[in-house]
Amino acid sequence: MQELSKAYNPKDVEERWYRFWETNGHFHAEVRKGKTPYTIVIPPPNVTGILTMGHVLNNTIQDILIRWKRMQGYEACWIPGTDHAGIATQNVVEKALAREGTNRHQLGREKFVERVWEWKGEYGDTIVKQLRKLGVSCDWRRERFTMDEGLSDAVKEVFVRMYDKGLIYRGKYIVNWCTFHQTALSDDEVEYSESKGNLWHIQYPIEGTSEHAVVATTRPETMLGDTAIAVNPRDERYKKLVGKKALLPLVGRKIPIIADEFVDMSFGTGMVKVTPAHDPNDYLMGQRHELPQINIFDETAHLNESVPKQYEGLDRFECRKQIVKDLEAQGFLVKVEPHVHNVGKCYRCHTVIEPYLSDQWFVKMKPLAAPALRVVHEGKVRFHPQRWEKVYEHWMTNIRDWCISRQIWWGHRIPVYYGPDGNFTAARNEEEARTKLGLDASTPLRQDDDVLDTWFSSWLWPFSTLGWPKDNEDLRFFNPTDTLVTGPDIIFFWVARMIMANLEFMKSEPGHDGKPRKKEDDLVPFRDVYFTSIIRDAQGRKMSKSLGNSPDPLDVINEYGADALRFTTAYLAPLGQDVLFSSDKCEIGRNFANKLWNAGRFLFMNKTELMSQDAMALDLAPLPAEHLDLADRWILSRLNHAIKDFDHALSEFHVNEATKVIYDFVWHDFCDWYIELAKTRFYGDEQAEVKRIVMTRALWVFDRALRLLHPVMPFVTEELWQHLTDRKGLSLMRADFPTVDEQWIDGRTEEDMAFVQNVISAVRNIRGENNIAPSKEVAVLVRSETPESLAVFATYEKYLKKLARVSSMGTIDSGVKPQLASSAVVQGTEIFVPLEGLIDLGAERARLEKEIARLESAVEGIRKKLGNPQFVDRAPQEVVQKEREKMESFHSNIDKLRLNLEQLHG
RNA sequence: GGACGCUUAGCUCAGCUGGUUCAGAGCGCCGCCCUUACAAGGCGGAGGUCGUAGGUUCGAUCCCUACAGCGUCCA
Repeated sequence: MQELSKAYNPKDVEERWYRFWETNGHFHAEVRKGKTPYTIVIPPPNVTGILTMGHVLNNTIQDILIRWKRMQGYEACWIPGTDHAGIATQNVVEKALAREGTNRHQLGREKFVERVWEWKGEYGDTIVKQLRKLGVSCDWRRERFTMDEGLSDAVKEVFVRMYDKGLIYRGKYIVNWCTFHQTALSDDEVEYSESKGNLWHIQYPIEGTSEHAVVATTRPETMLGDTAIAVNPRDERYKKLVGKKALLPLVGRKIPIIADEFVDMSFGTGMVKVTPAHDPNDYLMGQRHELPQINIFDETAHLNESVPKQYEGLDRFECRKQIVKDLEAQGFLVKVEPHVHNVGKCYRCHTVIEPYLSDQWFVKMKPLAAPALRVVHEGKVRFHPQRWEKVYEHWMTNIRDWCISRQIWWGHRIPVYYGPDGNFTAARNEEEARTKLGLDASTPLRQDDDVLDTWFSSWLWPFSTLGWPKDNEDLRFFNPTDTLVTGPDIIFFWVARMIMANLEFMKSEPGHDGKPRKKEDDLVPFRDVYFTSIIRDAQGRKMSKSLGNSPDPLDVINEYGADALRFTTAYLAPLGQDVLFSSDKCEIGRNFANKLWNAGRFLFMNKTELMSQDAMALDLAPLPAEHLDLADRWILSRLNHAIKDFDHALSEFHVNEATKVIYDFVWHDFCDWYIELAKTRFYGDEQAEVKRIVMTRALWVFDRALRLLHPVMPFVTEELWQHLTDRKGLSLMRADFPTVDEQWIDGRTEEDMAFVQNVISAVRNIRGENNIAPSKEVAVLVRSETPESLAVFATYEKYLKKLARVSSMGTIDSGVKPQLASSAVVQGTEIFVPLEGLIDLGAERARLEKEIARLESAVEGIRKKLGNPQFVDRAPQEVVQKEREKMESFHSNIDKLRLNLEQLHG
């Protein structure tokens, strides 16, 4: 066994232990009938992705939970994987093609998809490799990809079943069209942002009158597709115009003036143009009034042949300019006013979305939403923080059908087959399609060109990763999973849909006991959802690529270590609040790892000193319970408090709190006090055998601390744990997690210890305020009416001597006045530090006066309370009693301090 | 326009569903120390009428209402 370095160096240990864990199968989970499963499915990162701080937060939390449960004896299974990210991935490969001077159309569909697979093979595991650096204990043998064969089978199965059930249909609808990707997007894939534009007021002549209809629009170019003008039926101004016809400027088409409730009388002039093919609201209005739909754009938003020749072929924005110019020239433009409105943009490329009329595939959401809403209401799926339930509820009750077709090539191709007659059906394969369509084997079939929205595979993730649609033991054992850790930004994209899918498709699957799942408790995909906070930079801005304000986690790991990054992230992440992160904050974690390291180093060094070589291989079980002194009993009490608090905090998903519990225990209880106190025994005159027992106990406590901390800081804890004694090939990650042993939690012990600590602090305070060099020892005299506190002094004199650097201790009787001594009162006991020649009288007086003032203000507060008859009457008796005791004790302290202040004249 | 969240020390934040000297931690700051685990450290110290105005209560940082500022989501 070698010496530990003076400072902890994460680079030396991280890779070594990660390999050890993985090669020994410690990450792997299996169906073990006697054990309770605890399962997490990873939110699959995009296969194109690289590790961000968001991933760090998310995966650190998952790893803390999974390691904790694994050590607690659960069959802990964390299923990793990646998402094929249709649009994003296609983008990456198309860019590469562009650099080669070609494009996907030249390549052809089949070749293009091959290229994407090649790309995936080469670069697709980047993020997965990066995750390993963070120390995550995923079961890599179970890694999945949403385009895997098995997962593709799940997608097909789901599509066909839903189609047959009437839950999937094809329809012409206004969709969100990205003109760059030339594909439809779901409502959620559109991001809205405020944009400065204009409101153009255009006048349309009204047939048979000299009047004009004036409409206001933000998109004048769409007038080429207008098929009506609409007013509100209650609008008195325009009642007489309804039923008349207007003449569309520049085009010459006659369009009707209609009345529709939808029209907002207060917007613009109260008259609106209606363009059914290019606006979702106009589309609905058009349906109500059976208006024609004139599509004026092609797929790239260039004007098509439905418009007058001079506009054909123009881009939509060029066309806008031209139209405005022409309207103005011909006197149709009434006015232009600046206008701020929300513009939808593609969440991938930020191209302005065009509402576009096209054939698309949709999922009927209403039937799926109802049960999914219920399980959340009934607490079968619990959200943390709970408030996200409201957001979920709002979305679920206003749910719209889900557009699932995408006009790209990378993804699950829609399993719909068309016969020569145009009939079509959904099928798992061509053979099935022919059967369903009643066609013979020789009839050619055409498969739908579109692919499915990427989320159509990820909503199946909690069961598709477990082998569904095949019934198997894994699926029965690990689904429902337990906890999902994800961001609230994908509550609709993903969380809600997974709940729907699991409820719908697990109905027909056997559960744990092999019997069909009946209760909704067994049909949910997970029981708890932890919504992570958003990581922001130090200025509170969202981390983004374009701002360049997102630190590369790998750089951070390099500089501070993975444990430091994990610890800091967990420590800074309160449930439900944003995290303001900058990499220098990782000093918290790095310093803590170093503190822990040095505590281990101290124990290790002294162990070597105290123990013969053959005793080095310690048996740390059970806890050595002989020769316990106050410090021992106290640290055991604190340890069990820490275990209890940690457990409680983490059960409630208060990760930051759980982290703080261990931090405080290790640093402030164990290092600041216990180790310092234990030194009095290691270096004192106790028997060698007693020293060995005390040492073993200190190691035992440290061993428990390492276990507690391991889920948060796996590397440094494993390294130290292996150093403490020969573990015979075992790993800390498979060791038992500490459990509370109530017998050690002892209030009396903590009170006694608090007294000792307060006395030590009082002496230190006197030393500090009087500028006494740490190297200089002082004498202490105590005076007390209670024999108990004097007894404590006698017993723990050595503590005081060591921790407050006291040379000698003595007691004095009341009535004796120590001269030129600095003094303090701790719980009724007076402490005097004779400081002949050293005392700064002014400073000392100020010290005492300050303390007196502090107590007096406390007394004043209590006096008010106790003087209020209603307080004495209505407050609980223990509270009143406590106040009285405080009052008495403060008074007595004040008296003593006053006396000492008076005597301070030398 | 609607929903939700936040506002506590110079900075970043805890405070777990009103009463333990409750007003805390880390960083930063000031003073003293390289005391044989740790200067990435030790000891001591200064700093806040808990956003504003009301209300409930014997008692409010905590519960309620309004307002202001900031933020997120939805329309």
